Amino acid sequence: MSKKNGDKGKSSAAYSPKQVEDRIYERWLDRKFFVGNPNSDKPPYTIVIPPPNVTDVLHLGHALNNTIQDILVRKHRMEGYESVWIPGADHAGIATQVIVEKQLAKEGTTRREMGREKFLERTQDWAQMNKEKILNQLKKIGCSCDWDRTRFTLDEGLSKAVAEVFEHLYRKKWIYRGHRIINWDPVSQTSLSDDEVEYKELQGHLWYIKYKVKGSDDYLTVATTRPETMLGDTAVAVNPKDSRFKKYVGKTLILPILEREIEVVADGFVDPEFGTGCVKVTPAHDPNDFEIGKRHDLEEINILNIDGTLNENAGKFKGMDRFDARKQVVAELEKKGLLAKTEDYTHSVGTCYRTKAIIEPYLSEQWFVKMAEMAEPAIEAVKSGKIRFHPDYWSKTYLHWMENIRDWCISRQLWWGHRIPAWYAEDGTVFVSQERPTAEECAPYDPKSLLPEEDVLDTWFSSWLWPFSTMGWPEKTDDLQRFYPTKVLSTASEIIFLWVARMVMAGYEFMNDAPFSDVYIHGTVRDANGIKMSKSLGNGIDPLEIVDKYGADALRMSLVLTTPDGQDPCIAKNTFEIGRNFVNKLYQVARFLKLRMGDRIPEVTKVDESDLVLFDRWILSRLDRTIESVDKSFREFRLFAAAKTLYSFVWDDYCSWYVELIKPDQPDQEIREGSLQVACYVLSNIIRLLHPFIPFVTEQIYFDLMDHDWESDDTVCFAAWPSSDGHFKDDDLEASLEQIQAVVNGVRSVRSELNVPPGKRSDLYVRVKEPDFGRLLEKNIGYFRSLARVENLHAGTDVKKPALSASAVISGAEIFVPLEGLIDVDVERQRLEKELTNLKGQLEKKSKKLGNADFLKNAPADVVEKEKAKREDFKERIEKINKNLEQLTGW
RNA sequence: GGGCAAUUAGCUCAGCUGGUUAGAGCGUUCGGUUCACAUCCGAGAGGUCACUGGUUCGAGUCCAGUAUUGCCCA
Repeated sequence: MSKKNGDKGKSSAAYSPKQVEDRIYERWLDRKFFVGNPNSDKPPYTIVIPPPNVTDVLHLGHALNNTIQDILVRKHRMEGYESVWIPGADHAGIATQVIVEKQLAKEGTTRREMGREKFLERTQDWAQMNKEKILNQLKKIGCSCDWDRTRFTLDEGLSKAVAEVFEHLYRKKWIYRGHRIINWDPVSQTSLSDDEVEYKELQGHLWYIKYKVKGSDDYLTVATTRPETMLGDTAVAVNPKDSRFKKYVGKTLILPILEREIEVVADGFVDPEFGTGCVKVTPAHDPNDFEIGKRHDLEEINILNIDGTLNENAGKFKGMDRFDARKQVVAELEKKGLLAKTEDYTHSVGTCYRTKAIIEPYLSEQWFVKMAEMAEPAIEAVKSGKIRFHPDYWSKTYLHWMENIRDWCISRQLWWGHRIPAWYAEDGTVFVSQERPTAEECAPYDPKSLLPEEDVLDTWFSSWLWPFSTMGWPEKTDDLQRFYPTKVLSTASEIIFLWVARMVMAGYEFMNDAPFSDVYIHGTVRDANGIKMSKSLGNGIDPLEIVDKYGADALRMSLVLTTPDGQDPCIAKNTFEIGRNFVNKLYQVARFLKLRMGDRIPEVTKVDESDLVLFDRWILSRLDRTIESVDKSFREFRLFAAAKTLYSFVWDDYCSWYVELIKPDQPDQEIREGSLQVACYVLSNIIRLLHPFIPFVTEQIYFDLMDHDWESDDTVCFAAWPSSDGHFKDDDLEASLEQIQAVVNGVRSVRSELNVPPGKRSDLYVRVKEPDFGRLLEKNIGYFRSLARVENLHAGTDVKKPALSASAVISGAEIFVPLEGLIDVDVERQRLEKELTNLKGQLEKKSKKLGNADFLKNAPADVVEKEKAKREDFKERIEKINKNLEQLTGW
């Protein structure tokens, strides 16, 4: 066998992902392996990507999310499905607009100065650039997306879908316009839906303000966390049953500072126990107050401008920022002696999930979607099990939200997004239409006089259509016919409401079917200290840096191996070594086989059973079991478990035992032909089982070390997923092997603890209980001789303990290693005594258990038998160790 | 305040329908130039399975309560 020169150094032996990954990915693209064919005979398997937000480059969370999808898609592709994974990005209305506006501010201009059209052009360019960047990142981590089907939420087709849906729901009267309290973000200057508001616990104060009763010296005291809103108060409310305040109901109060007259009203909403029992009512700036205001026909006074400064209704505070105004109002109240007291107070404050600005409840005219009816089939889908969450407990969160659903505010005061297809006549009459209405449609108004709606739609109003709008809906396309519904949606829990829940509703409303059958919810990526990774904290890790340093396979395998199902992975700096080491291990064992073959590793698809030894059958049995276990894990969406199973099968069973066992005792000897074919067969299975997890190295081994032609259309991407008929599964055989392993481990342990030089071989005496086991050892000594560093083996029921030998007792056998001159009596005694104590403890437990009459009476017979056998085993072993200890004293 | 989850070795976690000598990876200690791999090999140390009760012949595993932590909703 000839070896190429120049790669003998240690470092060159290591697998180097950098040199191969790009090349492999390009070949995949060239051959269009990932492009779905709607006319294929294969059953479809579709996933749509949760479109990443264009403002963000990918972080580790995305890497995890997309690795999961890729694993599922690749596995099914190998199983013979027409796998289609539709990639894309969403336009992220608020976030994108805010970023571009910041850029403009730096340049000394604004979007209004620029004008709508130019601003959109500019934003489009920026978004386009980022989108490319993101999609390239997905390629870098090996995602097998169907790039021909890449979509963007603002694409023409998807925009058409949005308009169509808007019209449809408007006609159904499920979209309406309303004058409501909404969440206002003064930074991005738009409304938000309830689900886009994040609540944060903040340290604040509770200010107690005295309101004078007109024509009396009495005061009513109210408590508030937002004192500046008192400028918009139009009443004070008390509970009608509260005897303390009954006499004030209907009376007039003098609003401090502004000296406006307001009324005391009785309303059941007020909790007499909370605060002072009196509540200030600001209908224009608090959702509860708004309701109270409606009930009592109160005036609604808006005191805020859209940028969060106070308007003319705030008197002398006009023009001041809301937080400055707060300080000034408090100071003035104090000066006037109308501030009863101030308390420290922790309360939760709404913030925008994109800009992080503090949200103001704000009264305005917005578009809403009525949700109750649409929720019904979505609830049923999960209750009936048509849609399953993994882990299942998320279905409770989903159902709770769905069953308490509120109407969805969908209009946004932005420019970047889908413009609402509505037109207004001068008197406010609304026409919903994608194009400017014709004279006929808007009679008696003049079409030219109609003004288009300025606002755009919530980004999620396009995302919720993603599972079918990406396939061309509302057109009746082949893709839609073939690939809808999708199979799995993979995401983190944060967007169950924002996205998952709404997609289900849209699926039923517009496609009459659930958009997917399984929702895989994975954890949120945290750092080594368990802190959520985020840009602002600077504790994030850039996946591309990891790819650069360790390779994409290492990134993927490490992520899966550190992400327990449904739990948050904690990622430390060295986390990615796990994957890198594993990938290298796999490559090395393949390289070993290649070296031994002298040529490329043949693709062995069937094992010739005429030439198998014990260990061959054993690894085949382990392989069967592994395939079964991996399949089960996939069925249960337990990728972590599947990855762990494969990890230990490859490293422990295959590399550490099987390959070591079949290695000949002497380097110049050949490996048995039969074992070699099994080794190749198992490797071929391993390559396929691991391909979804680590696609690059498996493909690299396939072409570089195995017998496949890179120039052909061959690929592991379409290699058959291994299946197991259980043919090789053999419990007895595995048990026998475990016994042999116990002997090897026993010898290793003895040698190590007695500091026998590793290079020194010694004889091995094994006194067995069953003659069969002795024969098994004798027969197979050739295989495990070097693992246990054995010179000559003596095994049998009547083997005598040689003088000056160390001993170990295992179940069913005693092991003696003669060590003249090497054995330290004290060390040996300590070893044996330690083991003795251990066994005595075990024995005591068993004896106690078997001494219990109830146990003997109630436990199943086989359990009792098993326990008895164990007790006997412990007894025997203790006896033997005792004997060995006695013999020691003679030395 | 309501809901959901978690609590097993120094760290991150397995442990499926109750019967194991409670496992793995990382870290740690000791020993290794064994012909694929030091991104490696071998051996060791390390756990009253958060607490309290209950069910049971038997509980890390099932039930109830308590505590702590995290997430979601109000």
